[in-house]
Amino acid sequence: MVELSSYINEKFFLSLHASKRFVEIMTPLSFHEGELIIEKGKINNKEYLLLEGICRSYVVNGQGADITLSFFTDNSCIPPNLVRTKSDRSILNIQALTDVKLLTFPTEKLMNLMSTHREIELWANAILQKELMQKVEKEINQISLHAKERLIHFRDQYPALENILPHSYIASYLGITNVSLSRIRRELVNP
Amino acid sequence: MVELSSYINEKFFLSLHASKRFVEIMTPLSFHEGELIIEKGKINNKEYLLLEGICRSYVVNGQGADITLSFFTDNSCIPPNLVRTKSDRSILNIQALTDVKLLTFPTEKLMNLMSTHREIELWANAILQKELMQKVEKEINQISLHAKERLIHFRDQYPALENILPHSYIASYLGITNVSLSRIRRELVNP
DNA sequence: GGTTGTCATTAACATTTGATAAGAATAGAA
DNA sequence: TTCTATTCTTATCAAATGTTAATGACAACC
Repeated sequence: MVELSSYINEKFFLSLHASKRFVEIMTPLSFHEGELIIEKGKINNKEYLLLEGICRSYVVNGQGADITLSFFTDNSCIPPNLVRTKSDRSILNIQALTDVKLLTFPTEKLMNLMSTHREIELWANAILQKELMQKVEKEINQISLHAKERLIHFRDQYPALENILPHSYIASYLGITNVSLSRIRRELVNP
Repeated sequence: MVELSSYINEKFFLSLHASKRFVEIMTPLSFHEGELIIEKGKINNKEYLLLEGICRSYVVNGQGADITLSFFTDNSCIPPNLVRTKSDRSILNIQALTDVKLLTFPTEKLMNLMSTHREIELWANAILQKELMQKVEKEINQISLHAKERLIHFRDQYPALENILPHSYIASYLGITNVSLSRIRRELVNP
């Protein structure tokens, strides 16, 4: 338990004191590659910290196409319950893309910690803001950059992913087809 | 004052009791067409309800192009401070596109109301969720629909705007050029 | 009424991206 | 290993969208 709190302290930018409060409410959780962590439409009232592995959020659109909205890597927070649920039900799927290790805790217990610990309140709000900033930034990129530039930006943001993940996930994240992705990759190698 | 609270009660889906609490902290505010309500980079710690008129949020991208992110119409909430600021500074511009009337109140006072009135807490969270849902929905549309379908969807969502606003705002919102928008408009009239 | 400026439309051409299908490459299973 | 299945790449052609520039529409102003 002592180890875990110092791990959280280090990786999630919380004081040791706050980290210990977190450890008291958390449960470890793991999934295998390909498994669904959160399923669209299902009740969910938990928060998640991703310790190891890679995940993605995705939805299935009207044409039945699977569209990746975000990727999540080591030592990051899965988006807060508040931003991925409506009436307590998930509005998207979150899937393990590798074997993953998580920590989970009830949203309600986080709320309690937030109301009693100013640091935790600020921390949680900062996560929410970061989430939103990323959405705004992606929206701007999607609107104002060409696919090639979006791929360059993606490589910047997630240097490891392109060589690990199925390209179909990356293509839908970038808003292009697999074929276009392949074409752009070639152009970037051999301009 | 009595009028205002019953107006809020009716238009913003709050109980009369909660509306009265709001009226106590609110200040009326108005802008003329074209004026900036919120300026990127400036300190902002207020919330806004839009009573009359139309606004948009926008940013200027790396190439100097003005990109509209969202439109806001009568009796809706400007996105919460939390989602449009970083370190208390606005991350985007909000502009009046017509003469507008607003109500404004300090974010801190909203926080106080949220912690003492469960109804207001739920109300504020619902607004945040709606904001996020719209972003997710727009992202999915942007990725998986063609420009023509996006325009149809836009007309559905904002029936009045196309005939009132400069098309450059609408085009950048849809992620296309003015010329493409004009082309698509013709195709929809004369298929 | 004419002038000016702004914005929308149209045209012509270039570029990007999509759709489809056919070949490599790769990893697993028999 | 060989076979199979999946995924990535490549090629070809079509469709969508961008770029640039010219034209048209319209309102504001003199």
